[in-house]
Amino acid sequence: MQCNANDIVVLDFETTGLSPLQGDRAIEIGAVRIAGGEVVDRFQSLMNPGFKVSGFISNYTGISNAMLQQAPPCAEVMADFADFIGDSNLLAHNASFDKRFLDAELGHIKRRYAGEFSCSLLLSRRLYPAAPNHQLATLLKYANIAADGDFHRALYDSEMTAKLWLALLQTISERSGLSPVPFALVKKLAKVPKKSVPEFLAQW
DNA sequence: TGCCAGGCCCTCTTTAGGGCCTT
Repeated sequence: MQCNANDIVVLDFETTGLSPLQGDRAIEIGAVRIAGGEVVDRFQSLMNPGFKVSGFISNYTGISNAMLQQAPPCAEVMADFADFIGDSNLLAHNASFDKRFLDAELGHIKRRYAGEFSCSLLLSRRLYPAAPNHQLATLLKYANIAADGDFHRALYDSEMTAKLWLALLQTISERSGLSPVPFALVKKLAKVPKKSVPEFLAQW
């Protein structure tokens, strides 16, 4: 198990909707592996969920039914993705959403993962409390991170989440004096009451 | 065809409700 927060796999799903328990499936996975604070590997694939996606989803993601018809099935893509993530720790923006789909899709093919999730949304609420909101695009602007690609595509969103993550880790380093930042710290920080964050970082 | 969830977090709270965030 890796112990530093800058050795992590950042992932993002595009899906047919919000809930795998309601029958929604993944239609694209994108991920980047960060090691030593740099992106060292990437994974991206569309996947065919076996049914047509709604007009809303096509408009939201730019992923059409024609594109998905030519894509490999979810089972094939997710097996490759399970190999990609290995036992790495994992990160997503609003991780509870992506974790639900990762659990569901890997459950379909009886695969598991050993890593623990961290969440850039929970950390940004604690480290950037003055941001206008905590949507990914807004946080990138707030942190002065250039973003000129297509949001709501899995690889681009995972790349941007990785950049946001590194900025958040830099903020933690500046406020705590720690570098690299321990993974255990970010796990606990995500649950610290907002008003207790300065004290938490000073005392770690 | 149309519709759907759930965890976090705040407060006019905890015997609850509603906004935010993800697709």
